[in-house]
Amino acid sequence: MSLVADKNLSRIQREKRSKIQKAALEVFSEYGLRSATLDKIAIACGLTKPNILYYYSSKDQIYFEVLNGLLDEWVAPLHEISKEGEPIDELLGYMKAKLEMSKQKPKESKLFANEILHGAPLMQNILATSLRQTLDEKVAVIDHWVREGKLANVNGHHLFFSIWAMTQHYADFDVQVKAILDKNEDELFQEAEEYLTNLLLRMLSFPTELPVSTKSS
Amino acid sequence: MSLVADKNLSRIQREKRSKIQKAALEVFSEYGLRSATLDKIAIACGLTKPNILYYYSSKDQIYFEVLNGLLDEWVAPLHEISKEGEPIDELLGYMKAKLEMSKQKPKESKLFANEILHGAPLMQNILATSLRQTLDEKVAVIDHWVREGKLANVNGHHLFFSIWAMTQHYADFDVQVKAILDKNEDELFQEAEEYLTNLLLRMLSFPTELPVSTKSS
DNA sequence: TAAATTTTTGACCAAATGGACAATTTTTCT
DNA sequence: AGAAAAATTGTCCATTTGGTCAAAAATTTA
Repeated sequence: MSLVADKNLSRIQREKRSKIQKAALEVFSEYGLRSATLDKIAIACGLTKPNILYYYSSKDQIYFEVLNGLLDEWVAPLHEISKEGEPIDELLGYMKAKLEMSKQKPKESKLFANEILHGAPLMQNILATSLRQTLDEKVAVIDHWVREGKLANVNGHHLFFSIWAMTQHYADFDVQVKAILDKNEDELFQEAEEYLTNLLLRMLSFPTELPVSTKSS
Repeated sequence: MSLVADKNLSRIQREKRSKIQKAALEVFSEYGLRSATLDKIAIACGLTKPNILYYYSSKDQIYFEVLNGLLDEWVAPLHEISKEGEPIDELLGYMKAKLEMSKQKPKESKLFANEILHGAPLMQNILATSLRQTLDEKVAVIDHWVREGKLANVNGHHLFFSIWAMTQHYADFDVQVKAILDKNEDELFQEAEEYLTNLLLRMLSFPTELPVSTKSS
C-alpha cells in the first residue's frame, strides 16, 4: 500500500499533500463529501484544481485519505485507559480527553459524525473490526473492575456510547449549543467538564462513596 | 403564509404532497440536502420530476417544508415536562420519550442532526428563539426543583444537552452502535433504556435516596 | 548549462442535475 | 357531454462539477 508511504516523497510533495489535506478537512467537515467541491478545496489551499488532481487521483481519494489519516488519532484516547489505573480516574480521564478533542478538533469530530450519520460507507469495516475489538477489550476491563467492586455496576458498551455522545455533542452540535447558551467557548467547555465529571462520578461510584451532594446555593 | 395552509387543498394535492414529503424525508435523511436529488425523490414516491416541481417550487422548498413539518413534533416532548409532576419521573419520562423517538423515527433524527451538523442554515433562527425560550423555561423548572430540594443540584442546560446527545446517539450513529453491538433493535433499546434510566436516577437523586447499587452478578 | 524530470496550469469535456415549458391527459364543474 | 381547471409528462436547457490532457513552467540532475 502506498497510502501511508510518506517516505520517498519530495519536500514539495509532502508540503502540497499536507496543504491539500488541511484544506480538505476544512471543506469536507463543513460540507460533507458530496457537497464539497474540488474548487472549494482548491481555493482553500491556494492550488488549482488540476494541481490537486496531480497529487490525488480523485476527490474520493482525498476524502478517504483525510478520514484515514485522522482515524488513529481519533481512537487514541481509548488506548490510554489502563487496567492498572484507578478505575474512576481512568474513565474520567478518558472523558476529559474526548471533551478536549471536541474543543480542539471540532472539524475532525464533524467529519466523523457526518460519515457515520450517512452510513459510514468508508468506515463500517473498521468500526466492526478494529474499533469493536479495542472497545470490547476496554469493556472487559470495566467488567473486571465491576467484578472487583471498584466500580458501580455499569454497562460498559453503553457507558462508552454515552461518553462519546455527550462529549462529541459539544463539537457536532455546536451551533445548537451556542444558540441556546451565550457562554464563550472556554466557559462552555468548563461547564461541560464540571457537568460531565459530576455525571460520571455519580454513575460510577457507589452511593456511599459519593461526596455529599451539593445543596443549591 | 401559505406554508401551513393545508386548507383549500384538494384531496389529490394533499395526497401527492404527503407522498412527496415522505419520500423526501427518506432521501434527505440518507443523503443530506445537497446529495439528495430530485430524481431520487421522484423514484421514491413514484412521480416524475416535473410533477414534483408542480407541487413544490424547488428542491430547497421541499427540504424546508419537511424540516419545518417535523419541528413541532420534534420539540413536543419538551412541553410535556410538567412543573407539577414528580421531578425525577418527569425527567425520566422525557428521556424515555426522546429515546422512543430515536427508535421510531431515526430518519427524522438524522435529518435534524445533519442540518445542525452543517450549521443549521435553515434553523438557526428557530433554535436561538423558540427552542431556546422553551428550554429556558424548562431549565427554570429544574432550577426550581433543585431549590426546593426535590432534585440533586444539576446544570439544567447541560442536563438537556446530555439527554439529547445520549438518546439521539442511538439513531444518528446507529451504524456505529450496530457495528459494535450485535443485539437486535429491541434488545438494544431495552438496554439503552435501562442504562439511561440508571444514569439519570443517579444523576438526579440525592445519594442517600439511591437504591443500594446493584452488585455485579 | 543543458537535458531530464517534476510540477503547474489553461482549456476543455462529459455526466449529473435543478428547473422551465409547452403540450397532453385527467379530473372537476356546469 | 362539454368546457374549464388541474395534473402530468416528454423534452429541453443552463449550470455545476469531477476529471482529462497537452503544453508550459519550474526544478532537479548530470
